[in-house]
Amino acid sequence: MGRSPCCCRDADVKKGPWTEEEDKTLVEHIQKRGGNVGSWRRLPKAAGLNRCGKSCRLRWTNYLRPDIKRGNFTDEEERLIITLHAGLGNKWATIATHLEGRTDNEIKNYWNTHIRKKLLRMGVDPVTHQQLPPGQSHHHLNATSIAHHPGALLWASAATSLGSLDTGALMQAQLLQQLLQVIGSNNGASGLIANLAAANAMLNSSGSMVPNLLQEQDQMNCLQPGYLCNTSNFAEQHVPQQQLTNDTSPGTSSFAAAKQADQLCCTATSFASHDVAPVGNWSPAQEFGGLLEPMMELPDLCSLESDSFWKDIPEDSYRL
DNA sequence: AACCCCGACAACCGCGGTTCT
DNA sequence: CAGAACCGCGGTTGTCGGGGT
Repeated sequence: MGRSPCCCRDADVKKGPWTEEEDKTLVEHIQKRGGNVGSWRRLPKAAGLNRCGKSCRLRWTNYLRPDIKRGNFTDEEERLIITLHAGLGNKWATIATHLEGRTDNEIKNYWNTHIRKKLLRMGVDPVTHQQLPPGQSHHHLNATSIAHHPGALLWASAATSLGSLDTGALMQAQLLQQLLQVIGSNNGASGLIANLAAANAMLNSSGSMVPNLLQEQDQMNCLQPGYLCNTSNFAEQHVPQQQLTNDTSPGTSSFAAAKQADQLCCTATSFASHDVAPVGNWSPAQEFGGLLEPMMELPDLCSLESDSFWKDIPEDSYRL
């Protein structure tokens, strides 16, 4: 694989901002050729421009192209960028293909100057879209669980998009997500039972409406969340206490999951009293994480700027 | 009025990948 | 098949304008 010497190294090739005259020359030249540039390398000479081909290409693709949409990004575009970035990372060119009339450079700039900062203010890592560790976070939400786990921001966005949820409902959504991760991280049936009991306790204590949302998602069918949420007092009815205690002893595969389930219960309880304590570190379970992902309907995602969810977060939560 | 700081965005630079010879 | 030529991408820098002091 070779690499050509860059014509931009030529001492007499102009750099810096383009003038109107140069823009006009470039546009006319390309239009004269019916929009077919051919070789960018040869274009400057053919067009009579004292610029390097690369500079011409950039000027055309990022600014002069007739199909470029100018102006501010809409809320919908912003949502789309965030969602795509969560899945694609810094693949600006790929992201740009999903936003008509926007260039990769424009999106990249918008990300770095607007979205990235917003996410940081909310304590969300703009690279991983995960909650920043304490100390690196720019805020101290009392509802720590909102953004304590992988995909938390998107989850919150998705939840908000499904209705006018308050932050409490979003915290419940997060708790449920955690529960799913706990269940998914454990292969033992007895651990699952323990976690189901925990789920029941959690849902009872929070009076969650989240399961109703989940029931509508086809992707969740295999998990049958309705079973979780509609069965009252699951532990008492279905789980022999002895089995729970026997199978969740320290050292067993179920123990860690049971412990996490316990933490969930604690969180759910304190949650009900609006005093949410951070819970432990969770290992994301790919299977259930995958189940949750399809919930996001892109056009409905909330805006970081204008949606009520972000406004609902107490202002002092952002302060350092 | 002058200076400084900062945000926004255009433009540059270097590299990797693909195509051409 | 190797190397040159070229394109496109992503990170970074430069420039400019507005606001604050």
